Order: sequence, then C-alpha cells, then structure tokens
Amino acid sequence: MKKEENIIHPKGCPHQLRAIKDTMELLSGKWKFQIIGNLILSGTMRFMELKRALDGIAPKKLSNDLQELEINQLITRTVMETKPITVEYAITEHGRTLDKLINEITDWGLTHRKEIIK
Amino acid sequence: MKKEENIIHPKGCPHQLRAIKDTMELLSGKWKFQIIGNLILSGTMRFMELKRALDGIAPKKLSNDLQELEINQLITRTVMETKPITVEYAITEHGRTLDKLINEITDWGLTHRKEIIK
DNA sequence: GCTACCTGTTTCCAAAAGGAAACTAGTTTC
DNA sequence: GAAACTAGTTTCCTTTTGGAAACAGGTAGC
Repeated sequence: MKKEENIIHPKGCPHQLRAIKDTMELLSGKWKFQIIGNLILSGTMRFMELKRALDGIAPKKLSNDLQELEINQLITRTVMETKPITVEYAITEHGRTLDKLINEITDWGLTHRKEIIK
Repeated sequence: MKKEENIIHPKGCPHQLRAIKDTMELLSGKWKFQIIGNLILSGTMRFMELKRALDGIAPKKLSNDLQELEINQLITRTVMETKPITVEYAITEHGRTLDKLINEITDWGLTHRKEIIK
C-alpha cells in the first residue's frame, strides 16, 4: 500500500462530531449533570439545598458551575428578598431539553454497573 | 426559620446520582465519546484511522483512552499479522449500548447550538 | 454584642487532563 | 542502506479542574 490512499474523509460527518464536542465542552466534569438532574427533579432549589444534595461539592465549585449553566441559559438565578437572603436556582425550558439525555446517562450507568460486575 | 428543618433527604435517590457519576467518570473528557461514536459508525478501525478521524488528538491520548475503554469492555483490541503490523479496534456488544446515549448527545448539541445562536 | 445562618468570593494548593516532540521497534519499498 | 509505513511509549511541559480554608457582608435571634 502506498501513501495516497486515505485522502477521502472516513465516515462520520464533522457536523455530528462538532455536536458531541459542543455538548461535552459544556457539560462534562464531575458535577454539572448532577446539578441539572437535581433541578429537573425539583424544579427549583436554593444554594444550600444543592450543596447538601450534591454530597461533597465545594461552594466555589458549585458557584462556578451554576454561573456557567446560567450563561448557557440552562438555569435561572433569582434572588429572593427573604429574612436571610435566599437565592433560587430553577431549570429553564431549554434546560429541560436535557431530560432525555440525563435519563440515558442514568440508564446506561445502571446497565454498565450490572455488566461490569458479572 | 430555625436549624432543624431540612433533615429529610431532598428528592433524587442517591441510586440515580451514582449512575450519573459512574457514566461520567468513565466517559467524560474531550475524546471518549468521539472515539466510541466513530467506532459505532465504522464497526472497526485501526489506530491511524482513528487518529486521522479525531482531528488533533495526540497519539498518547488516543492510546490511553483506548486502553481505558478496553478495560471497561466497550471496545476490543486485535493485533493483525499483516505486512506492517496493524491493530484493529472494534466496538463490543456492550459498547453498542452507548448508541442511544450518543445520539442524544449529538441531538442535544445541535439543539443547543440553534438555541444559543438566536 | 455575640452567635448563627445564608450566599457566596478569595486565596492557595494539589491532582488530573491534555498536548508537543522525540524516540522505539519492526517491516517494506526503493 | 535510506526512507516511510505501522503502532505506539516516553519525557517534559502547560492548562484545566477540583478542593480546603478563610473570609465577607448581610440578617436574625438571644
């Protein structure tokens, strides 16, 4: 075989690869899907509620991730004028479109655990 | 409000959160879903084919990720006794169960791009 | 005024991820 | 024997990620 045989671009259009890249650049990491998952289930949660639900997360990390998600219009942040000030984080319409994806991630995680154990 | 009000564990059973963690610990990162995606489309690919398809990946990274995926039984590695030795990476039955998940990731990436642009 | 609570930010540090370049080692082609 | 192909490994470095601890700035209760 000589060199000039693989010029033709393989399969998988870059269009789809870019979509995978987009999703993973925004949502990969340890906590983001867990945050979205909690918010989809609860609809709305406060900072300390999230901190307790996501066992072990540092406040800085939670704060950073929430900001990134807000910038990408997946959640909203609302300051409530309560006695000690509270902040409500809510899932947006756009954020809810992650519903199916999170179900797939969850289902696959369960499947994989069963597969690897045996 | 006094302190002892939020003892009850919120919603979302830890069972599901663990599944999300499992999936993301194995598959988050820049390249893994792209590798699996290519292999699902092509069935089987050689090292250099993958390297060319995943534009910009360093051989070390590709090698490392492939090893991790093999350990988790998502792909197989077969050395072929050809003229210059070649190695074929193939998706396994278990790896194919990621099919739906990758479709969701791709679809959501396309949706998100449209949503953010407007 | 002291303490506690809420929502963070700041600083500092450690670990993990990722990339560039050089190199190994075997085979084939010229 | 020189050059080019295969499939990586090794080394070194930079960037990103994540976490711990301390602190800030407000309110409320005692």
